[in-house]
Amino acid sequence: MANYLDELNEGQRAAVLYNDGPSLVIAGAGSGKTRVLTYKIAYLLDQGYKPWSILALTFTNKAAREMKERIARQVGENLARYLWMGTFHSIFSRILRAEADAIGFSSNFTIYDASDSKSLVKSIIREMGLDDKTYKPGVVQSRISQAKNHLILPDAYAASGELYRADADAKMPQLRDIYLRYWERCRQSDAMDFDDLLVYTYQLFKSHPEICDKYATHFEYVLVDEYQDTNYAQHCIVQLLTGKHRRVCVVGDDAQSIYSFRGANIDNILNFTNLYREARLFKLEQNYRSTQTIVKAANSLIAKNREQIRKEVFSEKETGEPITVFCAYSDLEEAEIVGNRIMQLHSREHYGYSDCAILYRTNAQSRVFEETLRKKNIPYRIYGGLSFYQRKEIKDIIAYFRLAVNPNDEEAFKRVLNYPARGIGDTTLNKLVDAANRHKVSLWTVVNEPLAYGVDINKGAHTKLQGFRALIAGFVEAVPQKNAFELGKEIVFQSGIGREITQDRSPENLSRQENVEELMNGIHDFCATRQEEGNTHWLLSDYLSEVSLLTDQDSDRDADLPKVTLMTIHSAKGLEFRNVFVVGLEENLFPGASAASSYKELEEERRLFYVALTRAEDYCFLSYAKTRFKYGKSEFCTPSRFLKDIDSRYLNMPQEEMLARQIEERGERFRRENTQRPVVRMERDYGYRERMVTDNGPSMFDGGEIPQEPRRFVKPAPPRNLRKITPAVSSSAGQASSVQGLAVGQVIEHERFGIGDVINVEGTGDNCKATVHFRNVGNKQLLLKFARFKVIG
DNA sequence: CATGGTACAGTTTTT
DNA sequence: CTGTACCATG
Repeated sequence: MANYLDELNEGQRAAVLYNDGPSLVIAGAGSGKTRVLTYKIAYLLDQGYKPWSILALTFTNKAAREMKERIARQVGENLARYLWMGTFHSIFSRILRAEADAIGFSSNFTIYDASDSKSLVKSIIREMGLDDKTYKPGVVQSRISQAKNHLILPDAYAASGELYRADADAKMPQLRDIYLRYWERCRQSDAMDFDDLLVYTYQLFKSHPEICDKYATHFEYVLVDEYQDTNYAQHCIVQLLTGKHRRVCVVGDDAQSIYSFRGANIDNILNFTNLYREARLFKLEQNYRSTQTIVKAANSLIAKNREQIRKEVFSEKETGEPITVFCAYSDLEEAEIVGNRIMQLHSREHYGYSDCAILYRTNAQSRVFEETLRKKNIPYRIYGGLSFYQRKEIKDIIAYFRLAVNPNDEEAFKRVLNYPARGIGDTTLNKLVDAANRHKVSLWTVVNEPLAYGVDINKGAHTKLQGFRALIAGFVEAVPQKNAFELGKEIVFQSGIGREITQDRSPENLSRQENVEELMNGIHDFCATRQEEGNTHWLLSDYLSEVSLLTDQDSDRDADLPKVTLMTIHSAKGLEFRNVFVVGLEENLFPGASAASSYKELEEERRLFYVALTRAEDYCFLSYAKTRFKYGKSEFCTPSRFLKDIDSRYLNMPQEEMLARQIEERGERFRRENTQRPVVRMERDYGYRERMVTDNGPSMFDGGEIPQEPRRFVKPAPPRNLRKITPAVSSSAGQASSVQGLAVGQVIEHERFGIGDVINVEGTGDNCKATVHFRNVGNKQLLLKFARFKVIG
């Protein structure tokens, strides 16, 4: 039966087989952690656990999706689809929506993203008449977030002398008042921020033992990935869920804990065995990813940290080349060297571009590399930066969606009250906010009966306000009646946003149109997919509850095209590349200026460097520059102290003597060639960074020809030509595929999912469902009645 | 109430 | 050098 167990080494197998009690798996970098998790779940299923009784928590949607796919390949989609697998936030929001009544929320509550909560904090600071130079919204927000991560609610916060003293020392004695107000405002708005999803889950379980019991009983086995990144709240919830049956397995690597600045608590993993005394500890120490040199170099680095679980990661791969360190005269030359080296790897050693990654500490560093790679005609892809969902036009539309689903959503309300301009300015808004605060109700409540709440406004403002009210009320009513796509389209046009961005043909507007179409395509896909799967949750509310927890990382378009990857080290965690360039190894950059002061932060930076090194399979290169442009002017830099933390046996350092001369020469050359800064100015990129448009499908803004010269090294547009914007849910099954007798083994081409193999068919007639494994997107269930595809083999 | 000017600050960020 | 935030003006 379980022949997959043969594919595991001894340690991995032991971790998979032990299921009688709590276990902690310390998984060194590249040691097959995901493999253990997936096989463990497969094994549990073999042992008779029902899929819905297994809960697996991850930190990213991507990780959850990938794991689910791997399990599906192992045990079949029919079992895998019932697993509870997802991020803490998505699983808990699901539970919270189901149990919303118990904590005084509606099941359609909004999820505030970081910028929503920041803006709410900001308005509260203003309303309280505090100075936002002293009370910096960002700082206040992070204090509140920290409190929540430690499950300290406003009452407890206010009662704590310790916290009060700390705040007073930071000249923010009123922080506790801000916290309380923030808390109440969220409740009035029927909204939760990311931290609240954890806090309220904890509160729900704590104050309703019977509900806690229900879930604790339901989840017979709980697994947690990346345990080193959990915060206190998450840790406590896991405890509540597993306290009784104690079948819990947490997997992580303390050496890769790099998110403590966001509340991740490394002690959770260090103390796990204290909390679960009978827990068994498994260590995975064989690295299957990197050469021996890279692994040893990384070990020698991390050994400089004091706080850690000792382990000896080893590799049995070839010795490999030493890690080469480049010293560049300037940041420009650094990019030049890296670019040349990538070209060499490509032409001389036949590595694909996608085998190379450039990793940096801060996003700001990406610019020079971008310019250089473009000049050299090397295709690249940048991750990070502002995400699709944070673009203004997208946020605006989503704000309308949010209001339609939850009109009490204050942040959404404020965002669109006067966008597009309808002559309702700050004066009116302030009066509304004032009244709402006085009566402790939402803005929406006030707008519905301005007079009853004593809003003192003139007739003109009143009329405009009622116009807005009616607009939103119409959307609210339509939510349960239309599918997300239809209503979404309606909202875009009726709100006036459609007109707003089709008004003129400025490049900004064209790019906005593209983005909006992208969004609408996404909603269309959402509806169509649900329809094909026979899932009737295709309302706007369903869409929103899914999309508010999505990030850009999740839309992995054209990941298949060969491009050099540029990203921060943080976002590289969990990934691997044949060749890795870690750049900008300079003091005050890596480690960053503020990290140098405390040893805890310095150790975290060192772990970050460890993560960077261990991403590499074959070659790892490090580089630093002697000068760097920062805030407009050139600054001198010294090499990072981390370079000395790596055992020099594994390094290929630039020769010091040579160095002086080379620097001289190169410096000369560079001064000559680049008397002025960037020769080629990047044309401003208004669009989504990775989206390279050549698609000329019909536009929802009938505007027609959108001039699109194919941009540099662009992908030749994915096979989207099939797509049309048509109502996703059609009343009849009319245009669905005519295929009746679809059989296992056939190959089909689906309109959106591409090519896939039919691996199962069940049901007959209208209820006939097929499971198809698509080569690009994994397994999908298709309701044949609706699915659009053709049989190709 | 919208627009354009100046002033100012500037890590990392799975959700 | 950026992007954003706030204030003065039409």
